[in-house]
Amino acid sequence: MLKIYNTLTRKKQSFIPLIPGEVRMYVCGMTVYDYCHLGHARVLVVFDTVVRWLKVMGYKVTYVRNITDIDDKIIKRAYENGETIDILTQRFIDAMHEDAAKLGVDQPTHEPRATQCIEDMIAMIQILVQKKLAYVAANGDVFYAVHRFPDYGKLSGKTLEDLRAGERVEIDLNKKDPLDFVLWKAAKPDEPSWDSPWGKGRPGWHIECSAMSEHYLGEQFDIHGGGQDLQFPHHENEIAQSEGAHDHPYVNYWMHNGFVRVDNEKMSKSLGNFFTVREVLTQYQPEVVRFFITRAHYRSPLNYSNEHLNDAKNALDRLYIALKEHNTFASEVNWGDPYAARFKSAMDDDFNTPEAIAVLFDLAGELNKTRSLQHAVLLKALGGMLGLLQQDPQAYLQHPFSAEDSHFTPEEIERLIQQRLAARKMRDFAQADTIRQQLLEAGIVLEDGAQGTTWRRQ
RNA sequence: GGCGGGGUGGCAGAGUGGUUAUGCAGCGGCCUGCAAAGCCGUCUACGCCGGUUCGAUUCCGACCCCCGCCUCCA
Repeated sequence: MLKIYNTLTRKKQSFIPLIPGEVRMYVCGMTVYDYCHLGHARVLVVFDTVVRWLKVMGYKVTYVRNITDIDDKIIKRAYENGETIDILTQRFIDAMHEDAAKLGVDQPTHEPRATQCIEDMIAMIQILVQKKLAYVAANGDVFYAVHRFPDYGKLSGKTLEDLRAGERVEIDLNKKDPLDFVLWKAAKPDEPSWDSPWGKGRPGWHIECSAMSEHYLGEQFDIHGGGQDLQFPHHENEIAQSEGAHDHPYVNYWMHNGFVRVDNEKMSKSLGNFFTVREVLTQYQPEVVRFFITRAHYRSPLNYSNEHLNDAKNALDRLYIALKEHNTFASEVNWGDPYAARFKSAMDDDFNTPEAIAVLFDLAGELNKTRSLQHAVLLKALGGMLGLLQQDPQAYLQHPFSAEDSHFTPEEIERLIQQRLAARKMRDFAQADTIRQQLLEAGIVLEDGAQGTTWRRQ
Protein backbone atom coordinates (compact mmCIF):
# COMPACT_ATOMS: atom_id res chain seq x y z
CA MET A 1 0.00 0.00 0.00
CA LEU A 2 1.44 3.33 -1.08
CA LYS A 3 1.80 5.92 1.65
CA ILE A 4 2.29 9.60 0.94
CA TYR A 5 3.32 12.33 3.33
CA ASN A 6 0.55 14.89 3.13
CA THR A 7 1.54 18.45 3.98
CA LEU A 8 -2.06 19.19 4.84
CA THR A 9 -2.19 16.68 7.68
CA ARG A 10 1.57 16.50 8.31
CA LYS A 11 1.37 12.75 8.33
CA LYS A 12 2.05 9.85 6.06
CA GLN A 13 -1.28 8.60 4.80
CA SER A 14 -2.38 5.62 2.76
CA PHE A 15 -2.99 6.75 -0.76
CA ILE A 16 -6.53 6.23 -1.96
CA PRO A 17 -7.42 7.96 -5.22
CA LEU A 18 -10.84 9.52 -5.72
CA ILE A 19 -11.49 7.30 -8.71
CA PRO A 20 -10.21 3.74 -8.25
CA GLY A 21 -7.36 3.00 -10.61
CA GLU A 22 -6.88 6.61 -11.68
CA VAL A 23 -4.70 9.37 -10.34
CA ARG A 24 -5.09 13.02 -11.15
CA MET A 25 -2.06 15.10 -10.26
CA TYR A 26 -1.06 18.74 -10.68
CA VAL A 27 2.37 20.26 -10.17
CA CYS A 28 3.33 23.93 -10.29
CA GLY A 29 5.86 24.33 -13.05
CA MET A 30 8.16 27.10 -14.13
CA THR A 31 7.84 30.79 -14.65
CA VAL A 32 9.61 31.07 -17.95
CA TYR A 33 11.88 34.09 -17.96
CA ASP A 34 15.20 32.33 -17.44
CA TYR A 35 16.90 28.94 -17.65
CA CYS A 36 15.98 26.20 -15.22
CA HIS A 37 18.34 25.85 -12.31
CA LEU A 38 18.95 22.77 -10.20
CA GLY A 39 16.04 23.60 -7.93
CA HIS A 40 13.71 23.42 -10.89
CA ALA A 41 15.42 20.24 -12.01
CA ARG A 42 14.58 18.73 -8.66
CA VAL A 43 10.87 19.42 -9.00
CA LEU A 44 10.88 17.98 -12.49
CA VAL A 45 12.71 14.83 -11.48
CA VAL A 46 10.90 14.29 -8.18
CA PHE A 47 7.42 14.40 -9.66
CA ASP A 48 8.49 12.49 -12.74
CA THR A 49 9.55 9.75 -10.35
CA VAL A 50 6.20 9.95 -8.56
CA VAL A 51 4.36 9.56 -11.85
CA ARG A 52 6.57 6.66 -12.89
CA TRP A 53 5.87 4.82 -9.66
CA LEU A 54 2.13 5.45 -9.83
CA LYS A 55 2.16 4.00 -13.33
CA VAL A 56 4.19 0.99 -12.22
CA MET A 57 1.51 0.45 -9.60
CA GLY A 58 -1.00 0.26 -12.40
CA TYR A 59 -2.70 3.62 -12.09
CA LYS A 60 -3.85 5.58 -15.08
CA VAL A 61 -2.21 8.92 -14.37
CA THR A 62 -3.27 12.31 -15.66
CA TYR A 63 -0.39 14.62 -14.89
CA VAL A 64 -0.70 18.38 -15.40
CA ARG A 65 2.28 20.70 -15.03
CA ASN A 66 1.62 24.30 -15.85
CA ILE A 67 3.75 27.03 -17.36
CA THR A 68 3.50 30.56 -16.02
CA ASP A 69 4.06 32.70 -19.07
CA ILE A 70 2.75 36.05 -17.84
CA ASP A 71 3.84 37.85 -14.68
CA ASP A 72 5.81 40.86 -13.46
CA LYS A 73 9.22 39.30 -13.89
CA ILE A 74 8.50 38.18 -17.41
CA ILE A 75 7.28 41.63 -18.39
CA LYS A 76 10.32 43.22 -16.82
CA ARG A 77 12.77 40.80 -18.42
CA ALA A 78 11.24 41.19 -21.87
CA TYR A 79 11.46 44.94 -21.52
CA GLU A 80 15.12 44.77 -20.41
CA ASN A 81 15.96 42.47 -23.29
CA GLY A 82 14.07 44.60 -25.77
CA GLU A 83 12.10 41.62 -27.02
CA THR A 84 8.47 40.60 -26.99
CA ILE A 85 7.05 38.51 -24.20
CA ASP A 86 6.13 35.77 -26.64
CA ILE A 87 9.64 35.43 -27.95
CA LEU A 88 11.12 35.47 -24.46
CA THR A 89 8.76 32.89 -23.02
CA GLN A 90 8.91 30.59 -26.01
CA ARG A 91 12.69 30.54 -25.83
CA PHE A 92 12.70 29.49 -22.21
CA ILE A 93 9.89 27.00 -22.69
CA ASP A 94 11.97 25.33 -25.37
CA ALA A 95 15.03 25.41 -23.11
CA MET A 96 13.04 23.87 -20.26
CA HIS A 97 11.83 21.08 -22.51
CA GLU A 98 15.41 20.38 -23.58
CA ASP A 99 16.62 20.27 -19.98
CA ALA A 100 13.74 18.06 -18.88
CA ALA A 101 14.28 15.62 -21.73
CA LYS A 102 17.97 15.33 -20.92
CA LEU A 103 17.17 14.54 -17.32
CA GLY A 104 14.90 11.74 -18.43
CA VAL A 105 11.75 13.59 -17.39
CA ASP A 106 8.73 12.49 -19.39
CA GLN A 107 6.32 15.06 -20.75
CA PRO A 108 3.27 15.60 -18.54
CA THR A 109 -0.13 14.67 -19.91
CA HIS A 110 -1.03 18.36 -20.20
CA GLU A 111 1.18 21.41 -19.97
CA PRO A 112 -1.14 24.41 -20.03
CA ARG A 113 0.16 27.94 -20.32
CA ALA A 114 -1.43 30.64 -18.21
CA THR A 115 -2.10 32.89 -21.18
CA GLN A 116 -4.14 30.16 -22.82
CA CYS A 117 -6.49 29.80 -19.87
CA ILE A 118 -7.47 33.39 -19.11
CA GLU A 119 -11.17 32.65 -19.63
CA ASP A 120 -11.13 29.93 -16.99
CA MET A 121 -9.51 32.33 -14.57
CA ILE A 122 -12.02 35.09 -15.24
CA ALA A 123 -14.88 32.67 -14.73
CA MET A 124 -13.51 31.61 -11.38
CA ILE A 125 -12.87 35.18 -10.24
CA GLN A 126 -16.47 36.00 -11.16
CA ILE A 127 -17.73 33.29 -8.87
CA LEU A 128 -15.51 34.56 -6.07
CA VAL A 129 -16.77 38.11 -6.55
CA GLN A 130 -20.39 36.91 -6.58
CA LYS A 131 -19.81 35.00 -3.37
CA LYS A 132 -18.28 38.11 -1.82
CA LEU A 133 -15.00 36.29 -1.34
CA ALA A 134 -13.44 38.84 -3.63
CA TYR A 135 -13.90 42.57 -4.20
CA VAL A 136 -12.98 45.17 -6.76
CA ALA A 137 -10.69 47.85 -5.36
CA ALA A 138 -10.65 51.51 -6.23
CA ASN A 139 -7.75 51.10 -8.65
CA GLY A 140 -9.56 48.35 -10.57
CA ASP A 141 -7.62 45.42 -9.10
CA VAL A 142 -9.65 42.48 -7.85
CA PHE A 143 -8.59 41.09 -4.47
CA TYR A 144 -9.43 37.98 -2.53
CA ALA A 145 -10.80 38.85 0.91
CA VAL A 146 -8.83 36.47 3.03
CA HIS A 147 -10.85 36.91 6.23
CA ARG A 148 -13.96 35.67 4.39
CA PHE A 149 -12.43 32.20 4.02
CA PRO A 150 -12.45 30.54 7.45
CA ASP A 151 -9.95 27.81 6.59
CA TYR A 152 -7.30 30.26 5.45
CA GLY A 153 -3.91 29.05 6.71
CA LYS A 154 -4.77 25.37 7.07
CA LEU A 155 -2.06 24.18 4.69
CA SER A 156 0.79 26.25 6.05
CA GLY A 157 -0.26 26.03 9.66
CA LYS A 158 -0.64 29.75 9.99
CA THR A 159 -3.48 31.82 11.35
CA LEU A 160 -4.46 35.28 10.23
CA GLU A 161 -3.22 36.56 13.58
CA ASP A 162 0.17 34.92 13.05
CA LEU A 163 0.40 36.49 9.65
CA ARG A 164 -0.58 39.90 10.89
CA ALA A 165 2.09 39.66 13.56
CA GLY A 166 4.66 39.11 10.82
CA GLU A 167 6.87 42.04 10.04
CA ARG A 168 6.86 41.86 6.32
CA VAL A 169 3.30 42.51 5.27
CA GLU A 170 3.28 44.86 2.36
CA ILE A 171 1.24 48.04 2.56
CA ASP A 172 -1.17 48.53 -0.32
CA LEU A 173 -3.86 51.11 0.22
CA ASN A 174 -6.13 49.44 -2.31
CA LYS A 175 -6.48 46.38 -0.14
CA LYS A 176 -9.02 46.18 2.63
CA ASP A 177 -6.68 43.89 4.50
CA PRO A 178 -2.93 43.72 3.94
CA LEU A 179 -3.18 39.94 3.70
CA ASP A 180 -5.62 40.02 0.80
CA PHE A 181 -4.05 38.89 -2.45
CA VAL A 182 -4.64 39.95 -6.00
CA LEU A 183 -6.75 37.89 -8.42
CA TRP A 184 -6.83 40.35 -11.29
CA LYS A 185 -4.54 43.29 -11.96
CA ALA A 186 -5.87 46.30 -13.80
CA ALA A 187 -3.90 47.03 -16.96
CA LYS A 188 -1.06 49.50 -16.92
CA PRO A 189 0.08 51.24 -20.07
CA ASP A 190 2.45 49.18 -22.22
CA GLU A 191 1.59 45.95 -20.46
CA PRO A 192 -0.16 42.98 -22.00
CA SER A 193 -3.83 42.81 -21.03
CA TRP A 194 -7.05 40.90 -21.57
CA ASP A 195 -10.66 42.05 -21.48
CA SER A 196 -12.58 41.17 -18.35
CA PRO A 197 -15.73 42.22 -16.49
CA TRP A 198 -13.43 44.53 -14.50
CA GLY A 199 -11.86 46.11 -17.53
CA LYS A 200 -8.59 45.35 -19.23
CA GLY A 201 -6.03 43.61 -17.07
CA ARG A 202 -4.12 40.44 -16.37
CA PRO A 203 -4.40 37.62 -13.86
CA GLY A 204 -2.65 37.43 -10.51
CA TRP A 205 -0.36 34.50 -10.06
CA HIS A 206 -2.33 32.20 -7.79
CA ILE A 207 -5.53 32.06 -9.80
CA GLU A 208 -3.93 30.32 -12.76
CA CYS A 209 -3.30 27.08 -10.90
CA SER A 210 -6.82 26.95 -9.46
CA ALA A 211 -8.31 27.55 -12.89
CA MET A 212 -6.04 25.30 -14.89
CA SER A 213 -6.15 22.38 -12.50
CA GLU A 214 -9.96 22.55 -12.56
CA HIS A 215 -9.97 22.75 -16.34
CA TYR A 216 -7.94 19.53 -16.75
CA LEU A 217 -8.59 17.62 -13.54
CA GLY A 218 -11.91 18.84 -12.19
CA GLU A 219 -12.85 20.67 -9.01
CA GLN A 220 -11.31 18.02 -6.79
CA PHE A 221 -8.34 15.81 -7.51
CA ASP A 222 -5.76 13.59 -5.84
CA ILE A 223 -2.26 15.04 -5.67
CA HIS A 224 -0.91 18.55 -5.89
CA GLY A 225 2.82 19.08 -5.80
CA GLY A 226 5.44 21.78 -5.91
CA GLY A 227 8.47 23.17 -4.14
CA GLN A 228 8.32 23.80 -0.42
CA ASP A 229 8.41 27.53 -1.00
CA LEU A 230 5.05 27.39 -2.72
CA GLN A 231 3.30 26.08 0.35
CA PHE A 232 2.68 29.62 1.47
CA PRO A 233 1.27 31.74 0.07
CA HIS A 234 0.77 30.14 -3.34
CA HIS A 235 -0.86 26.86 -2.40
CA GLU A 236 -2.67 28.35 0.54
CA ASN A 237 -4.21 30.85 -1.85
CA GLU A 238 -5.11 28.15 -4.33
CA ILE A 239 -7.08 26.40 -1.61
CA ALA A 240 -8.83 29.64 -0.71
CA GLN A 241 -9.74 30.21 -4.35
CA SER A 242 -10.85 26.71 -5.29
CA GLU A 243 -12.58 25.74 -2.07
CA GLY A 244 -14.05 29.21 -1.77
CA ALA A 245 -15.52 28.92 -5.24
CA HIS A 246 -16.80 25.35 -4.96
CA ASP A 247 -17.44 24.71 -1.26
CA HIS A 248 -15.82 21.31 -1.20
CA PRO A 249 -12.26 20.00 -0.85
CA TYR A 250 -9.80 20.88 -3.56
CA VAL A 251 -6.86 18.48 -3.20
CA ASN A 252 -6.51 15.32 -1.13
CA TYR A 253 -2.72 14.98 -0.94
CA TRP A 254 -0.31 17.90 -0.95
CA MET A 255 3.31 17.06 -1.68
CA HIS A 256 6.22 19.48 -1.30
CA ASN A 257 9.80 18.78 -2.24
CA GLY A 258 12.76 20.17 -0.30
CA PHE A 259 15.18 22.77 -1.59
CA VAL A 260 18.46 22.41 -3.33
CA ARG A 261 21.04 24.26 -1.28
CA VAL A 262 24.42 25.78 -1.89
CA ASP A 263 26.68 26.14 1.13
CA ASN A 264 23.73 25.34 3.36
CA GLU A 265 21.55 28.06 1.88
CA LYS A 266 18.56 27.74 -0.38
CA MET A 267 19.48 27.95 -4.05
CA SER A 268 17.45 30.78 -5.47
CA LYS A 269 17.27 33.44 -8.07
CA SER A 270 17.20 36.24 -5.54
CA LEU A 271 20.30 35.03 -3.69
CA GLY A 272 22.05 34.59 -7.02
CA ASN A 273 23.61 31.33 -5.85
CA PHE A 274 22.01 29.16 -8.50
CA PHE A 275 23.48 26.82 -11.07
CA THR A 276 21.50 26.28 -14.23
CA VAL A 277 20.86 22.78 -15.48
CA ARG A 278 22.72 23.47 -18.67
CA GLU A 279 25.75 24.75 -16.79
CA VAL A 280 25.93 21.58 -14.74
CA LEU A 281 25.42 19.43 -17.81
CA THR A 282 28.62 20.75 -19.34
CA GLN A 283 30.45 18.88 -16.61
CA TYR A 284 28.29 15.90 -15.79
CA GLN A 285 26.16 13.48 -17.72
CA PRO A 286 22.46 14.17 -17.26
CA GLU A 287 21.91 10.81 -15.66
CA VAL A 288 24.46 11.69 -12.97
CA VAL A 289 22.38 14.75 -12.14
CA ARG A 290 19.20 12.69 -12.02
CA PHE A 291 20.94 10.11 -9.84
CA PHE A 292 22.21 12.86 -7.55
CA ILE A 293 18.65 14.14 -7.09
CA THR A 294 17.09 10.71 -6.71
CA ARG A 295 19.64 9.66 -4.15
CA ALA A 296 18.18 12.04 -1.55
CA HIS A 297 14.65 11.75 -0.25
CA TYR A 298 12.44 14.28 -1.97
CA ARG A 299 11.50 16.10 1.23
CA SER A 300 15.08 16.46 2.48
CA PRO A 301 17.33 19.35 1.62
CA LEU A 302 19.86 18.52 -1.07
CA ASN A 303 23.23 20.23 -0.86
CA TYR A 304 24.79 20.98 -4.20
CA SER A 305 28.54 20.91 -4.76
CA ASN A 306 30.99 19.47 -7.23
CA GLU A 307 32.21 17.02 -4.62
CA HIS A 308 28.71 15.64 -4.23
CA LEU A 309 28.21 15.40 -7.98
CA ASN A 310 31.53 13.58 -8.29
CA ASP A 311 30.47 11.23 -5.55
CA ALA A 312 27.20 10.58 -7.37
CA LYS A 313 29.09 9.98 -10.58
CA ASN A 314 31.37 7.40 -8.98
CA ALA A 315 28.40 5.65 -7.42
CA LEU A 316 26.44 5.51 -10.66
CA ASP A 317 29.56 4.19 -12.41
CA ARG A 318 29.48 1.22 -10.08
CA LEU A 319 25.98 0.29 -11.21
CA TYR A 320 26.84 0.60 -14.86
CA ILE A 321 30.08 -1.35 -14.41
CA ALA A 322 28.04 -4.14 -12.89
CA LEU A 323 25.78 -4.08 -15.93
CA LYS A 324 28.66 -3.79 -18.38
CA GLU A 325 28.88 -7.37 -19.48
CA HIS A 326 25.13 -7.78 -19.72
CA ASN A 327 23.80 -5.32 -22.22
CA THR A 328 20.32 -6.47 -21.41
CA PHE A 329 16.82 -5.11 -21.49
CA ALA A 330 14.46 -4.74 -18.62
CA SER A 331 11.52 -7.09 -18.42
CA GLU A 332 8.47 -7.61 -16.25
CA VAL A 333 9.32 -7.57 -12.57
CA ASN A 334 8.33 -10.43 -10.32
CA TRP A 335 7.46 -8.66 -7.09
CA GLY A 336 7.96 -11.87 -5.18
CA ASP A 337 11.71 -11.54 -5.72
CA PRO A 338 13.29 -10.40 -2.44
CA TYR A 339 15.12 -7.48 -4.05
CA ALA A 340 12.04 -6.37 -5.94
CA ALA A 341 9.94 -6.66 -2.81
CA ARG A 342 12.36 -4.48 -0.85
CA PHE A 343 12.41 -1.95 -3.67
CA LYS A 344 8.63 -1.81 -3.72
CA SER A 345 8.25 -1.37 -0.02
CA ALA A 346 10.80 1.47 -0.14
CA MET A 347 8.92 3.24 -2.92
CA ASP A 348 5.57 2.63 -1.26
CA ASP A 349 6.91 4.37 1.83
CA ASP A 350 6.50 7.93 0.60
CA PHE A 351 8.77 7.39 -2.40
CA ASN A 352 11.86 6.48 -0.41
CA THR A 353 14.22 6.59 -3.36
CA PRO A 354 17.46 6.49 -1.27
CA GLU A 355 16.35 3.17 0.15
CA ALA A 356 15.29 1.99 -3.30
CA ILE A 357 18.73 2.90 -4.62
CA ALA A 358 20.35 0.99 -1.76
CA VAL A 359 18.49 -2.06 -3.07
CA LEU A 360 19.96 -1.37 -6.50
CA PHE A 361 23.46 -1.46 -5.02
CA ASP A 362 22.80 -4.67 -3.15
CA LEU A 363 21.54 -6.13 -6.37
CA ALA A 364 24.63 -4.92 -8.22
CA GLY A 365 26.81 -6.62 -5.61
CA GLU A 366 24.89 -9.83 -6.11
CA LEU A 367 25.22 -9.45 -9.85
CA ASN A 368 28.98 -8.98 -9.56
CA LYS A 369 29.21 -12.20 -7.61
CA THR A 370 26.82 -14.38 -9.56
CA ARG A 371 27.04 -12.75 -12.98
CA SER A 372 23.56 -14.02 -13.53
CA LEU A 373 21.52 -12.51 -16.30
CA GLN A 374 18.47 -12.65 -14.10
CA HIS A 375 19.97 -10.14 -11.64
CA ALA A 376 21.05 -7.87 -14.49
CA VAL A 377 17.56 -7.85 -15.93
CA LEU A 378 16.05 -7.03 -12.57
CA LEU A 379 18.59 -4.28 -11.89
CA LYS A 380 17.80 -2.68 -15.21
CA ALA A 381 14.07 -2.98 -14.66
CA LEU A 382 14.08 -1.49 -11.15
CA GLY A 383 16.49 1.25 -12.23
CA GLY A 384 14.12 2.11 -15.05
CA MET A 385 11.35 2.76 -12.58
CA LEU A 386 13.52 5.59 -11.24
CA GLY A 387 14.41 6.80 -14.70
CA LEU A 388 17.93 5.37 -14.34
CA LEU A 389 20.21 2.75 -15.90
CA GLN A 390 18.54 2.67 -19.30
CA GLN A 391 21.61 3.61 -21.31
CA ASP A 392 23.89 1.11 -22.94
CA PRO A 393 26.54 0.63 -20.21
CA GLN A 394 29.40 1.12 -22.61
CA ALA A 395 27.87 4.30 -23.99
CA TYR A 396 27.48 5.62 -20.46
CA LEU A 397 30.95 4.63 -19.31
CA GLN A 398 32.65 6.01 -22.40
CA HIS A 399 30.63 9.17 -22.69
CA PRO A 400 32.81 12.28 -22.80
CA PHE A 401 31.42 14.42 -20.01
CA SER A 402 33.65 17.44 -20.23
CA ALA A 403 35.56 19.35 -22.84
CA GLU A 404 38.91 17.89 -21.77
CA ASP A 405 37.70 14.45 -22.72
CA SER A 406 38.18 15.00 -26.42
CA HIS A 407 41.94 14.30 -26.41
CA PHE A 408 41.53 10.88 -27.89
CA THR A 409 38.85 9.64 -30.24
CA PRO A 410 37.47 6.17 -29.58
CA GLU A 411 39.40 4.99 -32.64
CA GLU A 412 42.67 6.31 -31.25
CA ILE A 413 41.95 4.71 -27.91
CA GLU A 414 41.25 1.41 -29.64
CA ARG A 415 44.51 1.69 -31.56
CA LEU A 416 46.51 2.37 -28.37
CA ILE A 417 44.84 -0.57 -26.68
CA GLN A 418 45.96 -2.80 -29.53
CA GLN A 419 49.51 -1.43 -29.29
CA ARG A 420 49.54 -2.14 -25.60
CA LEU A 421 48.23 -5.65 -26.16
CA ALA A 422 51.04 -6.29 -28.62
CA ALA A 423 53.59 -4.98 -26.13
CA ARG A 424 52.16 -7.21 -23.43
CA LYS A 425 52.35 -10.20 -25.68
CA MET A 426 56.05 -9.55 -26.14
CA ARG A 427 56.25 -9.05 -22.37
CA ASP A 428 57.36 -5.50 -22.91
CA PHE A 429 55.50 -4.33 -19.81
CA ALA A 430 57.33 -1.02 -19.64
CA GLN A 431 55.92 -0.08 -23.01
CA ALA A 432 52.48 -1.43 -22.09
CA ASP A 433 52.43 0.63 -18.91
CA THR A 434 53.56 3.74 -20.74
CA ILE A 435 50.58 3.47 -23.05
CA ARG A 436 48.20 2.88 -20.19
CA GLN A 437 49.64 5.84 -18.33
CA GLN A 438 49.25 8.01 -21.40
CA LEU A 439 45.56 7.13 -21.59
CA LEU A 440 45.09 7.55 -17.87
CA GLU A 441 46.39 11.09 -18.09
CA ALA A 442 43.59 11.74 -20.56
CA GLY A 443 41.11 10.33 -18.06
CA ILE A 444 40.80 6.93 -19.66
CA VAL A 445 40.97 3.82 -17.53
CA LEU A 446 41.78 0.44 -19.03
CA GLU A 447 40.40 -2.76 -17.64
CA ASP A 448 41.87 -6.10 -18.62
CA GLY A 449 39.05 -8.59 -18.34
CA ALA A 450 38.47 -12.17 -19.28
CA GLN A 451 36.94 -11.05 -22.56
CA GLY A 452 39.69 -8.62 -23.46
CA THR A 453 40.53 -5.05 -22.58
CA THR A 454 37.81 -2.43 -22.18
CA TRP A 455 38.06 1.22 -21.42
CA ARG A 456 35.96 3.87 -19.67
CA ARG A 457 36.20 7.50 -18.74
CA GLN A 458 37.33 8.22 -15.23
C1' G B 1 8.52 37.64 16.76
C1' G B 2 4.94 33.56 14.69
C1' C B 3 4.83 28.82 12.17
C1' G B 4 7.36 24.53 10.18
C1' G B 5 11.55 21.08 9.10
C1' G B 6 16.13 19.13 10.74
C1' G B 7 20.95 17.80 13.54
C1' U B 8 23.56 10.05 11.94
C1' G B 9 30.41 7.65 10.97
C1' G B 10 35.92 11.57 6.71
C1' C B 11 31.80 12.97 3.02
C1' A B 12 26.80 11.90 1.10
C1' G B 13 22.49 9.66 2.90
C1' A B 14 18.40 5.92 4.75
C1' G B 15 16.54 3.57 8.87
C1' U B 16 15.49 1.16 13.49
C1' G B 17 13.60 0.33 20.82
C1' G B 18 18.19 -4.77 21.22
C1' U B 19 20.74 -7.87 15.13
C1' U B 20 25.57 -5.08 8.37
C1' A B 21 21.71 0.40 5.62
C1' U B 22 23.72 1.86 0.98
C1' G B 23 27.34 4.73 -1.85
C1' C B 24 31.98 7.54 -2.11
C1' A B 25 36.65 7.94 0.26
C1' G B 26 40.50 5.12 3.62
C1' C B 27 43.00 0.67 5.26
C1' G B 28 44.33 -4.89 4.77
C1' G B 29 43.84 -9.23 1.69
C1' C B 30 42.52 -12.13 -2.90
C1' C B 31 42.81 -11.59 -8.16
C1' U B 32 46.44 -9.19 -11.89
C1' G B 33 53.00 -9.10 -15.17
C1' C B 34 51.59 -4.44 -12.73
C1' A B 35 47.06 -1.97 -12.57
C1' A B 36 41.79 -1.17 -13.05
C1' A B 37 37.25 -3.49 -12.04
C1' G B 38 35.39 -7.15 -8.87
C1' C B 39 35.35 -10.10 -4.41
C1' C B 40 36.54 -10.79 1.00
C1' G B 41 37.67 -8.27 5.47
C1' U B 42 38.03 -3.66 8.20
C1' C B 43 38.15 1.55 10.87
C1' U B 44 35.41 6.43 11.77
C1' A B 45 27.98 7.25 14.01
C1' C B 46 23.69 8.63 15.70
C1' G B 47 24.15 17.46 18.69
C1' C B 48 24.01 18.17 24.41
C1' C B 49 21.59 17.00 29.20
C1' G B 50 17.97 14.50 31.83
C1' G B 51 13.70 10.87 31.91
C1' U B 52 10.90 6.20 30.55
C1' U B 53 12.87 1.07 29.68
C1' C B 54 16.07 -5.01 31.16
C1' G B 55 18.00 -2.06 26.99
C1' A B 56 17.47 4.35 23.23
C1' U B 57 20.61 6.78 17.86
C1' U B 58 15.30 5.32 17.74
C1' C B 59 10.04 7.23 22.69
C1' C B 60 9.32 11.79 26.27
C1' G B 61 11.15 16.67 28.21
C1' A B 62 14.63 20.73 28.46
C1' C B 63 18.84 22.98 26.06
C1' C B 64 22.24 24.28 21.96
C1' C B 65 22.79 24.74 16.75
C1' C B 66 21.22 24.80 11.49
C1' C B 67 17.60 25.59 7.60
C1' G B 68 12.97 27.26 5.52
C1' C B 69 8.26 30.09 5.23
C1' C B 70 5.81 34.63 6.96
C1' U B 71 7.81 39.31 0.11
C1' C B 72 8.89 37.05 -5.81
C1' C B 73 10.81 32.12 -5.61
C1' A B 74 10.74 25.03 -7.38
